Amino acid sequence: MTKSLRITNQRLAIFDAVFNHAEHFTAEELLDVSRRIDPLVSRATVYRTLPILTESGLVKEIDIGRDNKFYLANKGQKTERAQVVCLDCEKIFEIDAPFLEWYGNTVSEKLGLEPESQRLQVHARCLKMKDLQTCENQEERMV
Amino acid sequence: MTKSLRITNQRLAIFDAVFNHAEHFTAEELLDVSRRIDPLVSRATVYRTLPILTESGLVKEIDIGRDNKFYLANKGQKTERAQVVCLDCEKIFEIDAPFLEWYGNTVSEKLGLEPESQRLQVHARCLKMKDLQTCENQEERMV
DNA sequence: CTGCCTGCAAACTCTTTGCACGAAT
DNA sequence: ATTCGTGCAAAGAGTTTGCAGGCAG
Repeated sequence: MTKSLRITNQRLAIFDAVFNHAEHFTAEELLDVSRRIDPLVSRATVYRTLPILTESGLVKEIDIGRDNKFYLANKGQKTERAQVVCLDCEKIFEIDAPFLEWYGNTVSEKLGLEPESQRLQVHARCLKMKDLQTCENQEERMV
Repeated sequence: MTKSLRITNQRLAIFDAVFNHAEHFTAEELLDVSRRIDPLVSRATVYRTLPILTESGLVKEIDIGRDNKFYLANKGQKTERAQVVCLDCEKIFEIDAPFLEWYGNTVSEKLGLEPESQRLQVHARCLKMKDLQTCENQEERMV
């Protein structure tokens, strides 16, 4: 018996918000953007919808060690990706990391474990930010 | 002008708890262990001491995407390390990752960023756990 | 004696959940 | 009709903080 997922205006608004968004976003930011599409979207619905989206693979959950989680629409990018997090402008860059899965397999198997996912993150400083107190990435954050 | 750090019984208890512990631990677990050494240690003091320890490099903060952060005493291991997190027994393994810093440098510089730290994590399944409903790592967690 | 450190409890942030209502199939 | 979805507000977990008192230097 298949569990049916209903198509509601709220969910459509959330889907739209997710896939028309180029950057990483938090649950709260997603709520804001969804509400611009349909003001009836509630915080609870966003939080209840995000697990559906991540479990179905439509959205990737990204934890960079902040308090809140970030999410990113999965638009068919390569699966082996790393994040570079700028400590100054807070921007998250996604980059290809070709050897990531191979590495995980190699190391985990030594321990007798079956690898399931790999995560690679680099925290870095923005030189421009340091010199000029600003950088071009800073304003790209979702409002 | 140097800010002086005072040596108190609470801090000594927390230091002892940290460095006599082989595994990763959470703030709450550290509180428990510290209280066995000195029952007067309070939760607030643990939470206020942890940043001091991490900023001075005595303790490494490890975020594996759980709700709570983990910590690990820095006993002079190599700095290039990765974590393998078992999704079944919850154990965290620390492994050497020789190329980690090189990787971070290469990639971040392409973006015009100055790398500061690298983090590599592999989430994996324990085959033993799957078959036997238990595994030898399970009981090693700090009580 | 002075300033740092402490415990307590309240506050805070992000997220989850119980409930009764409402809508989709 | 039945099941699933929703909003609201309260609850929850983990962590931080204001305050008054206490102790180290």
